[in-house]
Parts: sequence; structure tokens; C-alpha cells
Amino acid sequence: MINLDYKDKRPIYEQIIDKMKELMVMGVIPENAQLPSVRSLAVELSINPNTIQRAYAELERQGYIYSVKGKGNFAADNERLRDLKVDEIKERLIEILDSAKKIGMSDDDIMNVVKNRR
Amino acid sequence: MINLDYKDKRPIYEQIIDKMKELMVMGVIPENAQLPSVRSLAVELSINPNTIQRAYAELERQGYIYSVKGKGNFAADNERLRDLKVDEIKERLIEILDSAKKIGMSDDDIMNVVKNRR
Amino acid sequence: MINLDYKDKRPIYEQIIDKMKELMVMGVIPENAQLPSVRSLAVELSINPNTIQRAYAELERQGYIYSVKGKGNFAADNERLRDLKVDEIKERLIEILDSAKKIGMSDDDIMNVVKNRR
Amino acid sequence: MINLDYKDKRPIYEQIIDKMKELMVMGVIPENAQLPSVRSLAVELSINPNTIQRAYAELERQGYIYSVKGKGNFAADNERLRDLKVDEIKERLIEILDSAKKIGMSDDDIMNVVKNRR
DNA sequence: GTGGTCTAGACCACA
DNA sequence: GTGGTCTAGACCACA
Repeated sequence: MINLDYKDKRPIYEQIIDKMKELMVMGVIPENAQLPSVRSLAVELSINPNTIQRAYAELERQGYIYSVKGKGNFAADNERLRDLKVDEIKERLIEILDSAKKIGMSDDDIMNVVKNRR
Repeated sequence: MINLDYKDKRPIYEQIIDKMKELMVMGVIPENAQLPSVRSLAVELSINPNTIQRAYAELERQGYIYSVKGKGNFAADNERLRDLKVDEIKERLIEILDSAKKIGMSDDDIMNVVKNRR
Repeated sequence: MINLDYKDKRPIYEQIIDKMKELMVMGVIPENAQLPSVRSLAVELSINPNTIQRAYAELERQGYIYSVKGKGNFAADNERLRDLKVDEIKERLIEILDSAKKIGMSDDDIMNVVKNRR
Repeated sequence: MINLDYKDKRPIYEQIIDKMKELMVMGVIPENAQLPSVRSLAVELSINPNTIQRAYAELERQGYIYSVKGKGNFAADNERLRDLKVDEIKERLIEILDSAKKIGMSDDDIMNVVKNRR
């Protein structure tokens, strides 16, 4: 389910966070479904449980999952998941648009990139 | 001219790189003009010369400045500066568009962000 | 494994870069194997860790190794290593051929050097 | 006659050396002709006379020019000039061929680069 | 334990 | 005076 890329510059825990978000937003992990336990995922990925723990803690802080003491970690509601993710993307997008405006790129220049990519 | 943000998680040398790029692309530092010397900028920002050195070395590697031993560091040509910066922005933009597509945001959704921001 | 030459005018970090490339391309350090840690190599060569750090950073930038925070530095795939090195050599070769042409040395003159050396 | 390139990584005095060698080997400066004086060349290139002085000293050390006290600097004999330059190129060429051999490039691989460039 | 960033300061090459 | 390299050593993020 999760493939770690050690050549990726991002830290492992961050890769796990991003991959989990994707799995949830795309419905591979359904809303309110239980996530793999810290220990089992650590074994599966052959990494230290601390690293999984850190990823889960951050996902909870951001609202993507909720933890139930003694039971485990669970995916948030679909609507919530999508809202969170869309907000993230909008934020990054606006940041770039500001950079673009600063150096005088017009909205049309931007649009062209949007339309012509690939 | 440059304000360092010590709360920012990005390393200092990276903040300097970004700020210098902006100053050059926006023409505050004109093309082929000499940049502040490693030592003088270090004093001005109250940081170690090695950190400035690192920022300048990276700026040169990326083509934004050229360095002449015994003389100093100089801004590249305007055309070059702009090309480099536009490429950077396009690259970041395409990256985000891919993320957006992954979670099913349509190009129209994107366009709306572009048009309605602020 | 690595011998530094202090009489050599080239900086130490560059000597390390070249030597490491050779060790990897020749298979002494196998693909994806872990390189000596920054600290241990610094001790072994009796030089400052920063100098090793710089060499490794440059090797990574050029694609010869990849670095994983918290784990270490690792050699790239064999195919990649060889491609990178062959390109380097071709580039240097073409540069010399141009110098040779400038002073009127024919391709045959060059061939003779290639065939008769040693 | 001489164009300095400040964006070139090589120091100025080295650029002068190389350009002078070329002018002499190609006959633009005929054998035994007088070279421009240190002072006049310094003015022409708008650089410090010390830099010219250093270039001339190195050219003399390598045998490309000879100086006559009170008169100036003069180009060596044509035969000598060419021999020196050819030796330089051969030396660099052999150095590369060794690097190529080290990583297992065959002479044929080399030949192909020689034949197919441009 | 591992890499990455930074400081304080020295020394060299070059102009 | 200017950039480039290096040492000695500290502290942080990550696994």
C-alpha cells in the first residue's frame, strides 16, 4: 500500500503522511475505517515504530485522522478529508501565484501553464 | 534590504538565496551589478561569512550570479534572471496541478482559485 | 581506500569527490551500498567533517550518491554511475579535441596519440 | 585582440596566457615579434599591470616567450611554439585516456567520440 | 548514530 | 579587498 522512496529528499515520516492522505482522500481507506496499527505498519515497512508514531500524530494534529484510546487510529469523514486537502492545495497555489505576480507574470501566463502542461 | 526570519524553518542560506533572486529579478539589484561582498553582507546581517558564501555559491551554480575571484559577485543578465525564475515558478506550478488532479480537482476549480484570490 | 595529496593544488573536497566516483564506478563500492559516514571518514582521513560533508553534498547534486537523513549516504545504481562518468569523460575529451583543432592538429594526429600511448 | 570573460571561472591571468599562446601558435603574433608592453596591455584591457606581469612571467617560464631586459617580451620561434602546445595537448589527452581506461571504456569508444563529435 | 546547518576564525589565491 | 577552502566544534532533525 505504501512505497517508501529512500532517494526522496523528504523525511520518511513525511512520505507516510502524504501517502496516507492520498489513500484516504481517494477512498482506498474509507472514511472512519481503522488504519493499520503503528506496530504492524512499522513491521510492514521495515522501519522504526517511532517514525510511524510521528506520522500518525501529525495526521491527527491536522485533522485527517482521529485516535480512540485502546482501539486505534481512524480516518476522518470524507467531507472533512476532502476539505482539508483542497485547502492545502489552494494555499500552496496562492503562494505560487503571489511569487508569479511579484516578478510580473500575468494571470494569462499562468493560465497557459495550466492549459498546456503535459 | 534583507530580513532574516529565525522562526522560519528554512535554513538561513536558503532565505538569502530566495531574497537575492527576488531583488535581482525585480531590478532592485540591476543586471551585472556587484552584489554586497561576502564579508560586508555577513556583518550587515550579523551572521557568519560562511553562510553568505554558501548562498552565493548556490546562486552561482543556478546561474543567477557569476563570481569573479578577487573582484566580487555580480548579477546575471536580466533576460537570464527572468528565464530562470519563470522556469522555477512553472515547475512548482505543475507540481501542484498534479497534486490537485490526483484528488480530482478539475482545471476549472484551479482557474477559480486563480481568478478569485485576494 | 582514499589517499589525499596535500601537494595537489586541487581542494581536498574535490579529491574526495573524484576518488569516490572512481571507487563506485569500478565497483569497489557496490551500487546502493552505504558510504562511510561523514564522521568516520573524517576521522580516517584526519580532516574536518565539514570537508567530507561538502564532498558528499556535491556527489549527491551530481547524482552519484543519494543521502538519507538519519541513515547515511548510498551509492547510486551501477547504470547511472557509469552513464554519469562516461558523459564526464566525453565532455572533457571534446574540449581537448577542440583545442587540438584550433592549432591545426588533424584527427589523425589525435588517433596516433590514442594508439601509441604507453 | 584579447577578450576577457569575467564570467569565465578561470582567473584573468590564465585567460591572458591561453589567449597569447593561441595568438602566437596561430601566427597572429609572428615568431620573434615583440608583444605589447605590460603597461600598454594593462591599459587596453583595463586591468592591473600586475596581472599582465604575472601572465608574461608564466609564459616565459613555459618557454613561449623570452624577455630582453630594457627592450620587452618576444614570441619564441614557430617550431618551439608549436612543439610546446602539441605537448600540452598530448599530455591532457593521455590523462583523459587513462581515466577512460580506468572505467573500462575501450579505445573504440574513444574513437567514436573523436569521429562523431559535431 | 546519521546527515545538515551554522558559528568563529584562519589562511590562501587573485586583482 | 575579494572570494574560496578549511578547521574545530556546536546544535538540530531524523531514524
